[in-house]
This record gives sequence, C-alpha cells and structure tokens, in this order.
Amino acid sequence: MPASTSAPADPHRHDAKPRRRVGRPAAAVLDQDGITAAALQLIGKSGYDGFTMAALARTLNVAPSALYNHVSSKRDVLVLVQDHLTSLVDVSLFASDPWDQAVRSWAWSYRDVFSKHTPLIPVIAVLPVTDAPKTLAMYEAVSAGFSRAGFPQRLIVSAIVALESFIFGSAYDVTAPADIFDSGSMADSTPNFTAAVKRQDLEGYDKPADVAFNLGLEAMIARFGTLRA
Amino acid sequence: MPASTSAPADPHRHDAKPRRRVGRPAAAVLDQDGITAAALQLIGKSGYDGFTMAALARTLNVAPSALYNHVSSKRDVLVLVQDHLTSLVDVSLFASDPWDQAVRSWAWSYRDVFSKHTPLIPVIAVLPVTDAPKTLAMYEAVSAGFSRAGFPQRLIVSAIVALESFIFGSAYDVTAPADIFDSGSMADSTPNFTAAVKRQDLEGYDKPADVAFNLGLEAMIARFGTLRA
DNA sequence: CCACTAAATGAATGCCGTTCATTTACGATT
DNA sequence: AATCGTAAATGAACGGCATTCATTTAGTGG
Repeated sequence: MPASTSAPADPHRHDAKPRRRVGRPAAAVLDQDGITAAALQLIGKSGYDGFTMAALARTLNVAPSALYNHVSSKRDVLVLVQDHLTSLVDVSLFASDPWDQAVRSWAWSYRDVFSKHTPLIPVIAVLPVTDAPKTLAMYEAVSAGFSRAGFPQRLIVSAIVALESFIFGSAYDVTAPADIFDSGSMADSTPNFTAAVKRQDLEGYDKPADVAFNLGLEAMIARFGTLRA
Repeated sequence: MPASTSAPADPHRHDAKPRRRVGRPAAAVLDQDGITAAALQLIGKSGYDGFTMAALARTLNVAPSALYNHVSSKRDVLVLVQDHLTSLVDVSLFASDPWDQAVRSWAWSYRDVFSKHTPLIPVIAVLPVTDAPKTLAMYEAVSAGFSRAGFPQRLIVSAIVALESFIFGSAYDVTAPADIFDSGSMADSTPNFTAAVKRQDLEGYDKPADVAFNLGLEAMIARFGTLRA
C-alpha cells in the first residue's frame, strides 16, 4: 500500500476542517439575549430534560465553558427564560377593560404560558423581582389595574399572590395524565371518590384541568370583586 | 528491612476491620418502609440538596446499589416519601365538623406539610393515585366530606383539584424570601406596585404568605359553599 | 506601541443516578 | 441430606452533568 496512507499525519498539515478558533473572536458571538433565545428554542425542541448547558452551547456553536462568561449558572439561564416568558403574559386588558375581565384574561394567559414550562415554577416562586425586570413590569400593570378598579391598597399584593399561587398550581395540573384519578384495583375501598370521578362534569371544556381552573378562578374573582370600594 | 513490611499483604490474612459482608444477609436489612423512614430522616437533616441515593444508602449502612433491589429509581423513593407525608394531612374534621371548617383545617394542614417539601410538588401533581395508596385514602375522606355536605357529585373532583392547585402554589409561596417584592432601584418605574407592597397589611398573621393563603382559601370556601344542595 | 481585558477553548473535576457481574445464604424441592 | 433457585447484598464500572481553570487570542484605551 502507498506510504501516504499508512504514515502518521504531517503535524504541520492543515486539518481538513480548520482548527476551531481559540481566543477572543472578531465580535462577541454570545450575549444574554442570544442565550435566552437559544435556550427557548432548545427547550421547545428537546424539553427540559434535554436542556443542558452542553446542549445549549451546541445550539450556539460554542464550548460549554463559554456560556459562563455571560451567565453564572444554569439557574441564571432559567431566570432569563422565565423573565422572557412572563413578558408574553397578557396584561393588556388591565388598561382598558373591566377589572373582572382583565383578571380573567391575565390569569388564563399566565397559566397557559407556564403550563408548558412547569420546571420554571420553583424558580419563579422564590425569585426576587429585582432579578426579573419584565416580571416586575407585569406586577406593575396588574397592580395598577387593581388600583384603578378601587381595590384597597392593603390587599392588592396579597390578592395577586393568592391568584398567582392558584395559577402556578393549576399549571402543573394541566400536565397531569388523563387517568391520574383512576383508582384501579382499589376502587372498592374508595367508593365516594370513585363515584365522584365517574360523575365528573366537563361542562364543555376540553380538559378536566380547565374545569377546575375556571371553578377556582371564578370563585376568587367573585369574592375579590366584593372587596372593591 | 524485614520482608514483612515491604512484601504485599498476605491475601489470606484477615483485615483489621473484617471485610464487609457480601451476598445474601442473614435477614433482609432493607424494605420500602425502612427506606421511606431513612429518606425522611435524611431530608430532615440535609434537605433535598443533600438527598442523594448515595447519602440515603449511607444512612442505611448499605451500598447505593442495594437500594435498587427495593425501588426502581430515586423518583420511586420520592413517591414513597410523598405518600407518607400525605398521610400526615389532617382530614379528621370531614367526619364530624361542618363542611367549611373541615375544608379549612384540611387545606391549612396540607399546605403546612408540603411547604417543607416543595421539591415533591412536581412529583405529586402528576402522580396517578394508584401509585400512592395513602394519597388515595385522603381523597376518599375529602370527597366523602363533600358528599355528606350536599356538594353536587359532578363538581366534587373539580373543586378538590382547584383547592389542591391553590394549596400547592401556596406551599411554594411559604418558602419565598421576605424581600421578594423589593423592587430596589426600579421602584421609580413601578409606582403602583411599589406603593402596594409598602401598604400591604399583615392582618395579624406572621407571614405575607399566610395572609394570601387565607384570602384565597376563604374566597373558595365562600363560593363553593353556595354550590351545595 | 503596549498593556489590559473580554471572550473564546478544551481539559479536568467531582458528583450523581444507575447498571452489572458477582457473591452469598436462606428456603423449598427432590 | 444434598441440590437448586432466588433474594439481597457488594463494589466496580458508566455516562452525563454543571462547573472551574489555565491558556490563547484579538480588539481597545492610554
């Protein structure tokens, strides 16, 4: 056989693919917005299981360690994603429509956004608003709407928190399997519950989660509505 | 030098500490109850960060791989823990007291139990009741109470789910840092919200989370109460 | 022109959940 | 009583993960 095929590669020869560039690039290829967008795209394609720092770096054609020049941890990335998603929540009706309508559309849209991103909920729930400007902007729009509607100042934050807690819990509920309440072989020992599951009424909604969300949300809207001046 | 010090250890010599036993033990040292108890203890001592299969095995004086003869994954252990904790939730009032009192004590106790175990919430929320017998028992007690109170069958499950969603979300809220709503340097751009945070009324409760929980829970109890026959 | 710094690389680290071949003792079967 | 199958342990792997670090390079400000 010809020597050229068996001999070790000439170390001075250029590789077929040119060696990946090292050191400062002509222009920065990464920034927080780009990382956020790539993270969102990756999560959409691979879900939160497939969302790793390595995969994120691959999406951006970059080494994993490069990410750490722009964020300080994976949690940081999740915060960026969370804040972006919150900006998709619809608060527009608070500026124009009646209070109850505004709360309704806000709550449904909030739940819908995060039901596809439940792994972020533990992050949001304890995140200081300082670290999430768009989230803070949402709170401003909502509390302005509550004020405008004559809601007593001293209750605004508590009411929003109560609604939000319900929204987060309900977002999980959306992801539950359809047969979650199937009592199976233990049906005999749980007659009341088994009967209640069988008689559950969908009221024209697509999913049980929607019925429950409507029920709880309307309860809060009705009761909170009476607290206004 | 004497041969004894430089020569490799005699393979037949007994080690100072007797070699750890290998193979089937005289009596099984592990079972699901023991694993659950140890997991609970470990979580109490080290939190969910320190709760690893290796640490759990160490608590039980066992190799990590031994655990997999009794559970099929770490998630399995979390399910066992979850089911145990659910049995601590107080459903006793559903058998005796008025409906609204029973719901109140159930909801507060449910929230208090899981506010110390929020990492379990994503597990519970999507867990088929078949895999958690004590959880199923809780649902039976609660739905029996709703039935007894004249609640319409077709709404029982939805009402329970709505309450549960609120409870789970509120459990996270308990763990939030006290200054979570401090808008810091962005206070200027969020005048309504900043004012509302400042005027928030604790109503004699210890924590803001308690005020919000009371507000939302009483809204649901009031509204759901009107649905009874 | 030079020193500084921002921004990349890739190798290394340490932890984690999980798998697997192997070992051993109990209990049932012959 | 001897045998056999199986339950239940060990410990050595494995692959994947987030993160750190020394190093390299190219722009930038003095």
